[in-house]
Amino acid sequence: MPQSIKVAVDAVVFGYDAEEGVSVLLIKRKFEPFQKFWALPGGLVKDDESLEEAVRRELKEESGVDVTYLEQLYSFGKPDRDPRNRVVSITYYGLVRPKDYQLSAQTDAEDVAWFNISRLPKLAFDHKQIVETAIKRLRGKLAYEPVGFELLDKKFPFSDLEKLYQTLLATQLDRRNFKKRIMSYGFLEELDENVQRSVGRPAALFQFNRKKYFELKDKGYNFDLFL
Amino acid sequence: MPQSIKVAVDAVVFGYDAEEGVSVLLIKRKFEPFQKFWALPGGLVKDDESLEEAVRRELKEESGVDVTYLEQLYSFGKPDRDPRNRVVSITYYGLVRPKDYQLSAQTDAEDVAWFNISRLPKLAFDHKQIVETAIKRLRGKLAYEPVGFELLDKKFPFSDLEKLYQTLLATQLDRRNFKKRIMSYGFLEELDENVQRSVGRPAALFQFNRKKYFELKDKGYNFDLFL
DNA sequence: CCAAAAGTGTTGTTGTTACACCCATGC
DNA sequence: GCATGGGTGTAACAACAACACTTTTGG
Repeated sequence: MPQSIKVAVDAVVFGYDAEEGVSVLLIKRKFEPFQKFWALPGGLVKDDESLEEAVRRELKEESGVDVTYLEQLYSFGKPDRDPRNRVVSITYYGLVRPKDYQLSAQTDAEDVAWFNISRLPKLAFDHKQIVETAIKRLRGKLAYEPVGFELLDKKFPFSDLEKLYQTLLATQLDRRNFKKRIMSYGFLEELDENVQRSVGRPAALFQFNRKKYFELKDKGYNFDLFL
Repeated sequence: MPQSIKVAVDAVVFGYDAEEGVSVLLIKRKFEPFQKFWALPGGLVKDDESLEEAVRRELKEESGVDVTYLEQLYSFGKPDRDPRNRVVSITYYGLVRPKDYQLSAQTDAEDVAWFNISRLPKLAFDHKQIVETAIKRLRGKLAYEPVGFELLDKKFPFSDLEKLYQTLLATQLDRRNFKKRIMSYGFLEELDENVQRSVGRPAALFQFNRKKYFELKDKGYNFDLFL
């Protein structure tokens, strides 16, 4: 008896916003099973595309999002995770700035939206588990790599980075110690520009220096951001 | 056009031995493609078994090894990784004590053997890449968790643990500092027994206290073994 | 002048590294 | 008695954590 397992990909795309915190991109399913449930963007892999191509295609099709940073997360394959037939899903997670995209639901998606990770709706299939796995991984990654690159604007006040870390790690940080540590790596540069959002003293803007970052990383430098 | 992708699992099983160092379990393929090439144990997933069940079954069938510690590694799915048809492989890695097993080649394996990771033969498919990924992961894991559990005998002299780390991390360790650190976690206990292997002063035996280890781990304790 | 957020150094404590000699055994 | 591997403590240094007041703006 030949094997009859389908191969799918699903994506957990994280977005960050200083006011909203961390959110995940979800689509509302147009068809059964789990019609009208929220679910992760994803779908079956085509015979001639790679796994990563498949995720990017599905993301674009269903939500209109083109993600730059994308990494494989885990593969889920319990025999009964899809009620129709057996589907093994290779999942990926990505990071974007929500403001960079205009969401647009298409193909099997009736709707698309960002959901704060602390206020997720009921999800289709085993997608809750997938999202939880992704959050754990994101936290882990954050601890030894400056994920802010992908989640913050090109130029941002230092307090944005601080808030991002505090939100993701669910902890308080000492502003001075945090800044000292981040600046000591040398991949973050201060600009001669200020910005003021609402009240208070205007803040200096910073930007990541990707070149320096990758130089350090390639040298095997360890960004120990355990805080 | 329906999807026609097969789902396989492959396992990178590591063994450690104080004299031999770190080795990987390989099988010699009985059939085409890559007939008589060495390859990772693995094969197609059956419709009604989970991915992990599939790996364990294939491992047992092809090599006679029953692995206790097993973790998902990565999924490989480039369209051309198998010359016959498209196969997505979900790979796992495991750790065992080679001496615990009597190898026995069966089903599609003509032979089974341990190969030192620095003297690997030419491998079938993209298995070289898979092994490299697994070695990287093992090194990473070693840095924050005491992998010795699975790779050393129940009771072992402290120098075995030291050698294991030095081998895997390819670095020299200061005996006193290493012991201080390991002992400070409290999951390793010294026994009232000595052993003498070849010449030299007899060594005290140690054993892992799994209970204490998992207690600490569950409390979110961080084993920072970066050395 | 008050509220709000940004900015800025120092000190005590803790953890990490470097380092060298004695011990128990077999041959 | 010598070769082999096992066992042990301390001191200098570096890293980290704790901590509070001043500055700039808008209203």
